[in-house]
Amino acid sequence: MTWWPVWRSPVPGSSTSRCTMSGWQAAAALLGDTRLGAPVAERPRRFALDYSSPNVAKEMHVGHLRSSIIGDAIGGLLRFAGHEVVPHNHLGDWGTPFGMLIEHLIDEGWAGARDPARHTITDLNNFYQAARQKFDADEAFAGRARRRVVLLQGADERALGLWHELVAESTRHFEAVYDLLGIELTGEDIYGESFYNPFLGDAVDELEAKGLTEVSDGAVCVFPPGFTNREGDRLPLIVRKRDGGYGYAVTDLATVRYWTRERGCTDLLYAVGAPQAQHFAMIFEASRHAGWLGEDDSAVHIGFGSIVGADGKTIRTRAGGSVKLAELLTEAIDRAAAIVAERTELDAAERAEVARAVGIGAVKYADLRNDREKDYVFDWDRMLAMDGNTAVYLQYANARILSILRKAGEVPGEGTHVVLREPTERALVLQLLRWPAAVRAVIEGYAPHKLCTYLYDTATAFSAFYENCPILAASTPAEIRSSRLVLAQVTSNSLTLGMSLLGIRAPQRL
RNA sequence: GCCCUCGUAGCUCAGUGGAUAGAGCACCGCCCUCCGGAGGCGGGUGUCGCAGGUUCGAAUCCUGCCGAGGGCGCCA
Repeated sequence: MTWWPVWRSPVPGSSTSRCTMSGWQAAAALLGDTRLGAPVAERPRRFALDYSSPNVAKEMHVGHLRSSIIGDAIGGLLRFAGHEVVPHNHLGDWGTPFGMLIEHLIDEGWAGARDPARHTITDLNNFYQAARQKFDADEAFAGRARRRVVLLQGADERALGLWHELVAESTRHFEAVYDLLGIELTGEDIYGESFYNPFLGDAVDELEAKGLTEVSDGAVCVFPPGFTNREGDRLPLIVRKRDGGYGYAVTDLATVRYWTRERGCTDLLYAVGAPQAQHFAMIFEASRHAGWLGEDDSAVHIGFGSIVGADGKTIRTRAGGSVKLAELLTEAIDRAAAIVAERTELDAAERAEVARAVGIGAVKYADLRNDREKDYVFDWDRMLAMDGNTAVYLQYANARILSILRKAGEVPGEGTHVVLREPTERALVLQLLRWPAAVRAVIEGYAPHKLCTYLYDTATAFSAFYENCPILAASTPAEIRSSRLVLAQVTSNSLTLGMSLLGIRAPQRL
């Protein structure tokens, strides 16, 4: 591995002479390395990764898009780095909303009406909104709903039966959306709020035994130090409400306890929107005090901003409702299909598959290319543009490279001598050698957008090379030709691997 | 009221202490008989929200202010 020190060099450009000397070896070695020089973690850790987390009895909407995309990408990156990742989908399948839904169901006289056709997710979506309005407007109903939650949490048979129907129907819907979106979550990854129900009592007991709780206004609370409200009073995590029900805070505390203690995870990640930053800071602080997060454990809230429209406000349908995820993804694929049809060498059958890769890739890349902490502007034309920093650009660039390799009629071999004569050849190789550093930075900051920047820079570097260095031209000597084919192959490998780590497919042809 | 995040070119965004602050899009001119145009070159882009401070050096760190969004006890 004589080229090791080259790509380990921390200052790009400072090792030009060394690079010139060993550059051909470096490039040739990349050809046979499926990791493109990136090391495997010396001390692998076990990550519990909370992402997506839709709500039962509601259709998935744009609000779940970022968590699903970002969480999936980070999971892929961590696995690539050699870590173990246990994804868990924290379904909103428990708590006050279900008291409300079940109570409304009973009010409407639907309880016990076992007609599966009736309980489609669309119906439940509307049903949820009706129940919500009643809950907000009718004090008596709200009270009954809260009591119904307690019954549900106490395993009341009638309540549980209705609840199971809601969960089963919802899960089918989630899996259909995940399949469309192409993310790795399955039914096995579901650890909804209800899953932690059996642990809540123990968690509260443990907090009390450690003297971390106080009773305030009838509620059992934990007051992690350093958090205050508008009056300067300490902020509570309510673990048991005045009515005896458990607060949502204790569920999050129980997840920390479960994943570190029962599953031996060393790192807890939560891909959840930025507004919950303070909540998680409090949960983590309290968990440290409770001893559920040890010295060597980490817990990180991977926060992200909102998806906004051109007006800077959260995107909504014309009617003012939230945009359904299934409809948004279908539109992405339709738009991609129209773009692919303009310039393609594929038949109709192949196009459908490519349209999916392009459409879904566009949505994912648009989300991942910006610093996740910030809001980003959702714009169909921009995310599906053939020029600029988009998924289609990378996919097309890759398809073109593969086209050249097919046309070449020869497969670059590992022992091929790589000649770096032209400045653009050297620049491309330097860029390819930066892969390990790029991956490291992406993982350290849980910052997928840095990988997007890297991939775009790689495509740009190839473009400059391609412009100045003919590969298949008759005037290109055989030795130079095979050398340049190596660079083309490694570039394609890099783009393909990078996109796959982001959850984006790289079709062979467009 | 307190706290958090954000404010960089006309637009979308990189850049979080080191050189004249960078891309893409959009605009203008020129060039390329090009492996599937993912084109190339030039033009100009900037009070890095404002004002102080720390530093040899600040878009980056600190303080205050302005603006946008969000959070602040029984919703998750």
